[in-house]
Amino acid sequence: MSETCAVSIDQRMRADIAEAIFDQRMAPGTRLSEAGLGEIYGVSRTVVRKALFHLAADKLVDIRPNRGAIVWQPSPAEAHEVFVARRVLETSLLAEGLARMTETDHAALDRILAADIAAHEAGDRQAMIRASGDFHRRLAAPANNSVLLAFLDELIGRSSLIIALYEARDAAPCSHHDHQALLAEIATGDVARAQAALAEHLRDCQNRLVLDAPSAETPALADLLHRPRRA
Amino acid sequence: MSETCAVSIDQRMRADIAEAIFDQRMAPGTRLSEAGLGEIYGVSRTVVRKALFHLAADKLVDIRPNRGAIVWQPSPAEAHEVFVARRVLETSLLAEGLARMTETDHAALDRILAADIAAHEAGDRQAMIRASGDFHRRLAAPANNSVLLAFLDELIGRSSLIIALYEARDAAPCSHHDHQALLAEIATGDVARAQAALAEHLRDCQNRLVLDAPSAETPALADLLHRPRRA
DNA sequence: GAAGGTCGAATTGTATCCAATTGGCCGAGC
DNA sequence: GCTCGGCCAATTGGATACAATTCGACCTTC
Repeated sequence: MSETCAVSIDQRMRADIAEAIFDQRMAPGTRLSEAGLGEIYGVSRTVVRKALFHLAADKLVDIRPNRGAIVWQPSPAEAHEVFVARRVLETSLLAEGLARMTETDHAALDRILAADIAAHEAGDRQAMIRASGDFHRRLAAPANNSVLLAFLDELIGRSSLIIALYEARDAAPCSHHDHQALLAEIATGDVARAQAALAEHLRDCQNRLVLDAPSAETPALADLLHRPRRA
Repeated sequence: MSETCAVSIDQRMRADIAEAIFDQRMAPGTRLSEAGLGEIYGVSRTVVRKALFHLAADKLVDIRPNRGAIVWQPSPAEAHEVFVARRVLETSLLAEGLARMTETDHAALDRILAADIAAHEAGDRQAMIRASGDFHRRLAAPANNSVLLAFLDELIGRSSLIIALYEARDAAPCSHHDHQALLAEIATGDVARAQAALAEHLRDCQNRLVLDAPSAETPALADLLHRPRRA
């Protein structure tokens, strides 16, 4: 009843939490107590747990047995791996899909780019992150493989979290200039050059991260691990 | 506390069900009733649901709202996509990892190959599927990216299900001769040739599937959907 | 004063209970 | 004879109740 749209309440919770994470309202490490969330949404812990479990499957939250769920805190090493994974996956998808691109694809990419630019001008960080994600998703769509696309989707979500954690607050999550240049390369139809441009863009995104700032405990741990046995 | 090993009961359930699927004891489409499984394992539906939800995240079971969980029935199109995804992912991982391979890696691959051959000789289908999965997993390990490795892991699981569904019962899931030849190519260190051999091997696996047998209901369903009812 | 242990509040894990949905069965009506 | 309609068993979805675990605070002890 209550005709709460077509989406179930747990889907709404998942979307809300994900959005809050991407928008930096929820910092990594934030505790997500079952009772608290249930209170907010007016549902029992059962459905909260379902939502949290789903978010955990997407690697956006970390469920620690008997110790509750927190927003995922990727280590610098994990952040690195995610971006390497994106480079590998996206360049492959681009190679698969480039030849198959139609006018519709180009138009869609142009449209997303325009939205990206608009978000930049408006300084709307959340819209920028969303537009950037959409751009990369759309770029991979012509490869026409929903399995790989789902993987990319997960990686984009994790990237958003990583960017929210490690990137300077005022920096742009993804340069739309890069996207623009990339579209130019794509228009030429040269696979190798387009791949190179995409890889370079992702490397830039990665390099913009500051992997030493985060919180208080990770650096200390890393220090210990980097110290070879000689104390 | 029942010292039930270190693994929780729901992990055991997941492993059992996955094994049963891969070993063709549970055919795709088999209903997995919550009460039934809870009875078998002596736990409440709560933990059964957790296990089923996890299996659904791995795409091994399909949870249909209000209608229960069944073993995933990939359509021919989905099966195709999974194998394309594997080709893309594994060749990329091989390119990333080939230069980094050590003696330990080669030894591990040889060991798995030996187990694979032994399983073939013994006619142990389950061991063959497991050995084949291990081989591909180990092949990807040197790339040293746990994110992509996790994706591959999921794809291997789904492949096992697909093979169980679509492959002739007496056929081998993966030719160990291919694996052997692939190792030879890898030993030369030629990335392009190793990639080609791997891609060819995966294409062979895919071609061995018979994608027309289990077509009892899908076409009929599609027909119905195209016809507005009540004329 | 510091270290260690114990107790207690808070939170998660599991079981059980009730409501809602599904799908089939049977009977009424055309 | 066939179809449409409403009941009924079975199963899932969600809420609540209870048990188990964690973590912090306080107290004791050296």
